[in-house]
Amino acid sequence: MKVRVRYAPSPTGFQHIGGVRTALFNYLFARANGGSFILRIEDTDRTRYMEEALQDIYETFDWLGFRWDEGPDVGGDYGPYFQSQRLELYRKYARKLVDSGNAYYCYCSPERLARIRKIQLVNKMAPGYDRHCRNLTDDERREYEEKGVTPVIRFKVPLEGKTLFRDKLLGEIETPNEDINPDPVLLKSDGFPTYHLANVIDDHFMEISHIMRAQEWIPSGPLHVLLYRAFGWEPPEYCHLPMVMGKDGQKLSKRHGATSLREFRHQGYLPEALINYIALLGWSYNDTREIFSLKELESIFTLERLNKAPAVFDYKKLEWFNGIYIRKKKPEELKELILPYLIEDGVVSDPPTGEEYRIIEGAIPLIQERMRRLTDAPNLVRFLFREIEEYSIDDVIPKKLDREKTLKVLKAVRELLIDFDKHSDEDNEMRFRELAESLGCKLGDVLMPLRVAITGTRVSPPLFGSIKLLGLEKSLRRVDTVIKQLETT
RNA sequence: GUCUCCUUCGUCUAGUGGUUAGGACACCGGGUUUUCAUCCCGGCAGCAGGGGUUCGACUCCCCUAGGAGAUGCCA
Repeated sequence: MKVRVRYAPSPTGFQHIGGVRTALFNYLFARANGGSFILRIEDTDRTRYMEEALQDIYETFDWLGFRWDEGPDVGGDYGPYFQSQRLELYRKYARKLVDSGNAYYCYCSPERLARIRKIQLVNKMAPGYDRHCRNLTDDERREYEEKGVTPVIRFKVPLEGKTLFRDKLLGEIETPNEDINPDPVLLKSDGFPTYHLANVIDDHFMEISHIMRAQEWIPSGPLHVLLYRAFGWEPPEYCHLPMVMGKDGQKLSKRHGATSLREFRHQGYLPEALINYIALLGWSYNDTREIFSLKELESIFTLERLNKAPAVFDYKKLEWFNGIYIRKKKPEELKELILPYLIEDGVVSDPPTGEEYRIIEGAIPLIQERMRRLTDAPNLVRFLFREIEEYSIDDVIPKKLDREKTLKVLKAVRELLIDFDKHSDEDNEMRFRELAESLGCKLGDVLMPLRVAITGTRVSPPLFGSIKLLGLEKSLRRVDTVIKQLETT
């Protein structure tokens, strides 16, 4: 059997971790088995539809770097891939179900539905449709029609018996039919199908071989199997993926932090890191290896290594992965990646001047291993482009020194600095080391006041490299500023 | 309420009857280092509980507890 899997998002919001993880597993499964990965847009809820959300689907996966073999934008032999363009199909098959006695017209108003629901809740009964219209007589039906009530079509869930479906991960799941959602709506009064109908029909006609979706869909599994049977079709294979949770064990949501891919992207995360981390949420390769490229995952992914239990999303670990991938970048690539952040922060002009480009390029090797996110860049290099607004004298003075001594150190340091450009880093280190010795203090205590003078903080990129990038003239001026401040305050 | 699924360090996980229960993140300590970071070394910490089955259970079965999801003219 040819493997054909799909990702079927509903364009009602931005692509989030959970959805992308589902998409990734489907994609990897297709690639690992020489199958096809299909994108289908489930835009049947026109009240929640967002044009932006549709664009977001394209942008997100383009950014992540995985493409579908069939979909609304690339075409394919099983289209159209927008459910809103397949309405006739759903209507036709909904009617077929009515004709075959597997579905019926329901004229109940939303108000009545809300009313019975309320009563059920008050009486601690299971909420659900009371099947009021299931056995309407022809006369009753005609009466509703004459009143102009537009009906919905509901599925006739068998009152007895049980339905069994097999899940690749979870095994057999058997459900008594009386526990299945009583007669769910298949076709809404606006003529659009509900998820259940459209999903089953499309998966059938698109010849989907495996349905991989989140475990929140398990309860509708039996219903879908019933639907396939009512149509006389063979259900595909099912595999319900473990869900992604927040720190508190609840379904991951905004209150846990970023959830949409566009947020992560804006916060300076790399697609490689996101993919790598997400792949390991509910799936593993072995007991040691955990760094994988998308390409590698494409060949090693297997359903057998899926985990059943839900996984908690760990922002810290994602950040760790991100640091790894930032360090793997070529300097040239990293430059392009951090540029937007430097511009956004106003650290450099838009577009950057040639001089700014030169400094950025020089700074990359200094900051690359210090970054965990692209957003770290502006803070790390700001001192190279902007004057230090304010010095903290506490920062200038090393713990073991006092103001007097620091002043003395800094003045001596300034003398050495004048010839800084004439020496190699090794020479300079030697010179400062000798100075430290002659002043009776440690190298660190000699360089710290200088570091703060140059960069404005005690934590900075390597000092010598920073001085070179900043230029000797500016460096000396900053040292002078600090010396003056030490003398006057 | 009802139904379903799940349960190994704080978190992600390896483990498929016999292991000192392994790795990673986080955290803590140490080393390298001009700060920080990187890198290296070390440490902390776990089989939810109770019954079985078995010579022997993290591994198999049952129960309990806990967690989650579903219960829509949303997907």
